[in-house]
Amino acid sequence: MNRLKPAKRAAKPASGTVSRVKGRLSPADREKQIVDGAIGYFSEVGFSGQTRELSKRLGITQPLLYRYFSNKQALVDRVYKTVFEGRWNPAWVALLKDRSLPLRERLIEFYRQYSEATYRPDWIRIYMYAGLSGPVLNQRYIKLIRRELLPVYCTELRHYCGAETAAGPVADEEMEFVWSLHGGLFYYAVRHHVYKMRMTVDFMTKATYAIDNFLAGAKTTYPKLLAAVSSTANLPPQKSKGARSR
Amino acid sequence: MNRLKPAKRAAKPASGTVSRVKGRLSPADREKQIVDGAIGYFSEVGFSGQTRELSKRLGITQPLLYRYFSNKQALVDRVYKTVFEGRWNPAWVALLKDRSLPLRERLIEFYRQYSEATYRPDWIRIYMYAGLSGPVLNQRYIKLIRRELLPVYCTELRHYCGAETAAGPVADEEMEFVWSLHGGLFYYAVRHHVYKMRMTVDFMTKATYAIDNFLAGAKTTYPKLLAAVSSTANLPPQKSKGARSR
DNA sequence: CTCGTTATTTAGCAAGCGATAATATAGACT
DNA sequence: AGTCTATATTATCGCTTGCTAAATAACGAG
Repeated sequence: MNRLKPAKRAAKPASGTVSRVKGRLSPADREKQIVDGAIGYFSEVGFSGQTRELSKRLGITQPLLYRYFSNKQALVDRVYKTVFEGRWNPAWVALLKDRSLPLRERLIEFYRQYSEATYRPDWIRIYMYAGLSGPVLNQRYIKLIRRELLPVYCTELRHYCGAETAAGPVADEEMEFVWSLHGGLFYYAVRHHVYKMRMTVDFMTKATYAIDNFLAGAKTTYPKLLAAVSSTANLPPQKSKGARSR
Repeated sequence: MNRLKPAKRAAKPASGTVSRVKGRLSPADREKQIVDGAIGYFSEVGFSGQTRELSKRLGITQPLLYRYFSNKQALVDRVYKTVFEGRWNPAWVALLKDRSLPLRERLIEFYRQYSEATYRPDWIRIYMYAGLSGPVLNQRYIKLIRRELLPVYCTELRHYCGAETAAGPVADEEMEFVWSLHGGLFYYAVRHHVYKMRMTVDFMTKATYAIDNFLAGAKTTYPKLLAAVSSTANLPPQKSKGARSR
């Protein structure tokens, strides 16, 4: 019924008995158990979920939570940190840069790995809950993407389209162009894990078509975008030109 | 105190703006004021927002809410209904079907109108809050899109690609293909209104590039997809083939 | 002006929820 | 075993929150 971890204490191999773990846990194990449980619980009901209900799911009493986290917000912050900082893989940048593979194959492999890491119920739902309750964390994550991923993405796209003569810095319009693909795939995960739609086409099949379509179109569309951007880019130093959408 | 003829009840002289009227209101006006205020309030803080805070924003006392709505859930349901059922335009289907315009122009015009109606802070945020607290409403809305919009979308896309020989019913893969464009544009609104990102490229500029890229790619990709679908469609009656993505 | 209707407010309950202090007990060490 | 320390539980406080009943006051009709 209750499946608590065997929980060897601190740095001890302990004895072989595994079942029956009703007793005390080491602080490290208990803390991990609480965080893991909180990720599952809050991803389901949101961060307005109650500490009493969480503790019930964990099989512990509610005040015990406060021995490991000074208050509810501290636990919530820990959940954020664990989810958002624990699943980013720096190797993705290198993968996208690796020109020994065709760009198509790189993108397919990237989205295979990226979706495996982040297009999961807990990640997606906590990400949306976080965004709705305050934009700071999501902005930070998006800036990570914008800093690490998108410039590489765009540079490789320029190369793919034979448009390497383009000016150095990647323009906002280029990154927004790439967001169309990325957002379209992300939204698949939203429909799946937030709206809980039954998906009739599996993700990688969809992603492959989307990537193929994106690249096929980009061969002609991306150079046009680059031309349009470069023709208006160096006119006025005012970069507040095409600002808000509404 | 202020006006001589305050607002006759029932008959409704339509006092125009409802904002902050001090005296008694007719039930119809008060109810509208509450619903409008609730849309604004709940779209900001979510449906766990308190009725006391809402009433404070409305300039009324909290128990008054319960004269117009039997409980909080009834008010929430009313907010859902007002937002989701009040901004759908059946003319969009006709617009997409209108072959006197090039498909590109139809799509641009469609997204101009669609984004104007739904890519707004209250709509987007309430839509996400709704999805996280229970998928029923979002599933209903998505089924509306899937029933009304996507088949037309796909039919026009077949025509555009010169692939009208394709079998009658639109396949799931085709609709998922279109979702990539649609979701990519929707996610722009999520970044803007949920994550509150400062958007440096305005929506219609982005949408135009996305549509151009989508159509340019579709000329070659969509026929391939149709071929792949038709080759596997009539093999087994089991349609649970490419099911869940994970 | 008077009076009846009803929109609105005042006062308050009961359950829910985050958080704390006091108490109990499991488990390691001698 | 006996003891000591830290883990875990019991009991409870104070505030919040959805909701209700009774009192008040604004408006319209006669």
